[in-house]
Amino acid sequence: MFALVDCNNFYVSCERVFEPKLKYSPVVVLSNNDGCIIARSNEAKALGIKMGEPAFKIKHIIEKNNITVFSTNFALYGDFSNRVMNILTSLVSNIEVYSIDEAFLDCSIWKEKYFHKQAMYLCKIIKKRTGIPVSIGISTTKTLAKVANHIAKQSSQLGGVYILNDHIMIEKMLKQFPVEKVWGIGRKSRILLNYYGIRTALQLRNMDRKWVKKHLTIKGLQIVQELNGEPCFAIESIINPKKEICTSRSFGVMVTDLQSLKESVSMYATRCAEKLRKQKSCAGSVKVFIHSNYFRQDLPQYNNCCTMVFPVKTNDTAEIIHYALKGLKKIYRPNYQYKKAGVIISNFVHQNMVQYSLFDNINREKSKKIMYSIDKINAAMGRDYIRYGIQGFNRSWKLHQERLSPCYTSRWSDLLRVTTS
DNA sequence: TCTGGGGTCCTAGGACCC
DNA sequence: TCTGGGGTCCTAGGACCC
Repeated sequence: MFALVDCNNFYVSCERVFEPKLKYSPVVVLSNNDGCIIARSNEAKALGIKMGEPAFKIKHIIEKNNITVFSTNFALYGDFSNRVMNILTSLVSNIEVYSIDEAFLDCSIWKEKYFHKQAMYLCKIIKKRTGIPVSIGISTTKTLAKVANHIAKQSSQLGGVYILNDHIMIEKMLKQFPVEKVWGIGRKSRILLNYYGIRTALQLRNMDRKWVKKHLTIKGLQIVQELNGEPCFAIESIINPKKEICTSRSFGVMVTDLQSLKESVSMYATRCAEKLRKQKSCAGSVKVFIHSNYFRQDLPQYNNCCTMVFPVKTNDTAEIIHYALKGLKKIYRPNYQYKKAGVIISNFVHQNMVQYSLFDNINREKSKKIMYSIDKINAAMGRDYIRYGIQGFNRSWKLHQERLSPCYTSRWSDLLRVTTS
């Protein structure tokens, strides 16, 4: 049996912990650059605000309904996520942290008659210790646990928990469940399935498996099997190292000059290198990309990318910046208004498994020591306390964050003060 | 005026081998 | 006139997730 624990409207719930007066009022959280809606409270959903909608397009709805708007505050959400996951880890032996706000639990060791009680207890304790409301769905496969979780969220009478383990109930629920809400069925698959008259999860479950494999690949077949109660996906409790790391941002303003692009690309390369060292890997190549604003079809468009291969796999910030900038120089064209740039590193090996080169003239031992020192100093003093000059100090291109809440739980100066009179 | 960011997996097709 | 067969590896791009 699998349980899926999912935090309700997670980012909004994090903001509400420190603004309890917003508990019953509409709240949304925006993406980076204050661009799109990425989280909505139930009240905001009820007002018809869609996920991913550009904020400027619904400005009138926001103003009319007095909706509270927050810029994204990942320091806060990341910290709350850790708190929730730590509670689950302390209470359940086999857990897979699936995303920032979701975890799968192996609950096969629970006695079936206690499923409901155990799940209710988890909801209660997480709410009590963090202030975050969660929903739990339980079933025989991960895909069905996802369905159960959706059901748990839909009805407030369920108290946040729904167990789907009876054949008749499974059939009944899948019949009401739109096929596009099934885990792994996205936009394209929905269009295809709808074309063939398949609209519910039950119809998908009963499809001919050869047909599914042909049209929806092995992934689709696994979904069908999981809907039939045949587990294809296990709990993956070991955190695998990442296979690629990407840092990219849209600019707050349009950027034309090479210097600003250099600064931003260097900064993204620095972030990538930090994450890379954290997982003790070295990368084999770096890809840099830039593009103009494709929403502005009135302006000339340009987008391009370039991959540079390192002579020896590395996690040295300076070296990664060097090759990223080399790539940038190759693809940069003047007279375009750039909206976004990014850096992706890939082809990782463990840092102790790097194949050196006879013709390498970089002192790798020295570089390792420098990186170690920089990471240590920045961890103690704050990000970019030590930085490369090319990253710049001006950052005219940086993103908009006009409605950022304080980092209540991760910055000393932002701690709440309580006074008594 | 204004439109996010970071991942994984799968497949088709090209390049190459004998 | 007539142009094979079987395999591996790599990569770009698509689809999907949160």
